[in-house]
Amino acid sequence: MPTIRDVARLAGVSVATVSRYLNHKGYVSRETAEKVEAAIRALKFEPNEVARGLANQKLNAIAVILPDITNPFFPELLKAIDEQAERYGYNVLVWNARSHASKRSSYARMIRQQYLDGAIIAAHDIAEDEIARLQAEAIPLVLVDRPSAHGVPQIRSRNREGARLAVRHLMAIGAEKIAHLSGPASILPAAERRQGYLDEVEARPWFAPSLIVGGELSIEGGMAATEALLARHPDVDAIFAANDLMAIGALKVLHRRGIRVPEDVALIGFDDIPLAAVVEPELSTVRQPVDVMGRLAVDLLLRRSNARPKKKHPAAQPIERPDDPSSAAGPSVYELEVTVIERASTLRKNR
Amino acid sequence: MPTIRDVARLAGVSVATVSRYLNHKGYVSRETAEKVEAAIRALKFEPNEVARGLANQKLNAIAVILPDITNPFFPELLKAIDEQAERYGYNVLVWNARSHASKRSSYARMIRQQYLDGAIIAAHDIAEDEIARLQAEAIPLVLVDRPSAHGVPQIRSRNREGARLAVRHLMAIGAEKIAHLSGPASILPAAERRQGYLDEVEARPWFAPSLIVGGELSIEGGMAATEALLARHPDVDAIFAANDLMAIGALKVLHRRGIRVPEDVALIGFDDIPLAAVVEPELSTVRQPVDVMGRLAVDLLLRRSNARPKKKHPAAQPIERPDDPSSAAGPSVYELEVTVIERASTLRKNR
DNA sequence: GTGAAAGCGCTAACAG
DNA sequence: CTGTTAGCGCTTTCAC
Repeated sequence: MPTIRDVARLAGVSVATVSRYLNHKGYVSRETAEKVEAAIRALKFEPNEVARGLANQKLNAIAVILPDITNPFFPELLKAIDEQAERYGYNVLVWNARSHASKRSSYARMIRQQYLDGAIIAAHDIAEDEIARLQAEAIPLVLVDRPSAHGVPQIRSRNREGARLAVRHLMAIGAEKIAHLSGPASILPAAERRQGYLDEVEARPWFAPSLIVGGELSIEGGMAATEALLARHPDVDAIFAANDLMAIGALKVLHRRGIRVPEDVALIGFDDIPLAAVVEPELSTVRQPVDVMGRLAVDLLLRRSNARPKKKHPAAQPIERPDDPSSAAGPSVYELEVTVIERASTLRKNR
Repeated sequence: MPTIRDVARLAGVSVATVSRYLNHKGYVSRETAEKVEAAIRALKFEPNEVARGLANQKLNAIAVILPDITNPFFPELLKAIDEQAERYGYNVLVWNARSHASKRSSYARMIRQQYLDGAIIAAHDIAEDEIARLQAEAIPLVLVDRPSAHGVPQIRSRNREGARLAVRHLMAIGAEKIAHLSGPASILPAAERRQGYLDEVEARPWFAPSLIVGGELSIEGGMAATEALLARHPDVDAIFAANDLMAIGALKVLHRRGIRVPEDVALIGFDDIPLAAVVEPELSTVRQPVDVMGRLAVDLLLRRSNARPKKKHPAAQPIERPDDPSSAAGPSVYELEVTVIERASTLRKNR
């Protein structure tokens, strides 16, 4: 493996010159640039990222901390993050919140030890104090879909508004008794969606608190919640689930019971994971712009850590601006728009 | 950030001694060990991984190259790999085959530049010559579910045998005309599954080559293939799909056409992705032991690169032995057993 | 047992 | 514009 030293020797210049050439820093005459170029090609020189990392105290890599990679929402997010990081020439380390954390050592420690540029945290199961510590150590951070007390930049969807849209959509197609399968109150997006549901239905004559049934944000959670719901309210004619996985669980239970969707019960979820378009009937849902969320997360993170997109890839699309680029420092919470996706599970059944 | 130097100074010893202590190499007297320990604690010293990487010419990290993280099979695999890597104290870099490759630079180059310990390749869309190059440069490699000419260690399932099991299962429940939705011939597992299907049905009186319909290994591919199949053979009573995604596509089309599963057409897939248990009816399938595949991949890779599980985690489960631990060097192909999972889509319909 | 010193490969003042 | 040189933080001979 040739080093910068070999290149310098062959080109008849100093290592400093080669380094300058490599990093487009400082001046290098046309003439010497060519000699260096030739030497690099001749030796098939490849700059060593680890050595650069040591010298620069940064490795051009970020960590992404996810709660559960097998939940279909996260691979989508990860993909978007990865593609954007790639544009900046950054590497992405994927950490599973549950297996890593506490176990090996704290995230802060791992990030420092490896000279990472920061972390994108999408895990709701990371304790607030762990975040506080990262924040305290001035480690660049961006939170996706999870809140934090300290002004850490956050990216999220308009969950409350989305929930309202979903409920209104159900009403628009004629639903007259709408239930909600809600996620754990400790998970902010779930709480917001629940609130959005309440905003729309609380004043209705048919509303009863027991129309809200809690459960895990998973298929199993949705199944259990639906069972409970049907026991209490066999006459619901529409369900708004806190996320698509729960909605799919509901679908399964309804199906088993011989309850037709959407004829007997209309159903809508939240997220628009790929699965939503796969189940039968296809699931209506509230779409989160996961690709935008991923891109934005990377942009915010790397902007904070002073990175710039590499000039090396002129083909790369221009980096999309965040929703609100007005203030230079940037707001600390980015709320992204959501949209209702109408599919078969809410095909209008009246009229 | 305190360095090893600070620790040495505080402990009144040399950096060499601290280093020895840290790595359990060479002798350190009980006495000095304690002084060093105290200093480390006092300073909250954390060894810098990048500096170690430079000095050791290795960073204790591996790359995992996947074709498409949004295909549900891969997050499962990634999870298993990640958990095992964690046990060794290794980091995992996730690379998307399509976005990275050729674009930035070759994998070989990226791996060398970053002092990675090797790569697990699960991407069928990486050209053979790219693998040859990695191999030529002596970069430790393990292939999952994809073949290679040069004796690179490979992990795969008994695809052919699994296909035979699937077909036999269909026959056992009374199927009398079984079709196959096959994946691209260029993807080895797909070709093997197709061959397994042929093994079982070729000699049957009802068999016709047109019962095999090719397509992409995706939901859309399965849908298209099923349409084509039904046009040619409206009377099939069972379908074996090359993977679960295709089977789910088939399910959708059958559903739309009002063809009941399993009453009119029985259906079985391959892989056992989580989705299989979610669709309605639940999908029978041939299960690949994805968790074993992931663990084994890491074991093989790190064994090759001379790593040992960290002693730091006595709690970690013992590393599972590969199927065939007989030869020290290890065979180059590990074929894992598969099993038929019977679910509703092949509930016996005769009798 | 322990320390001095020479790297690992690259960056960044600071002279010239 | 270019070269010298001192690091970045840790590992590893090789003496003592």
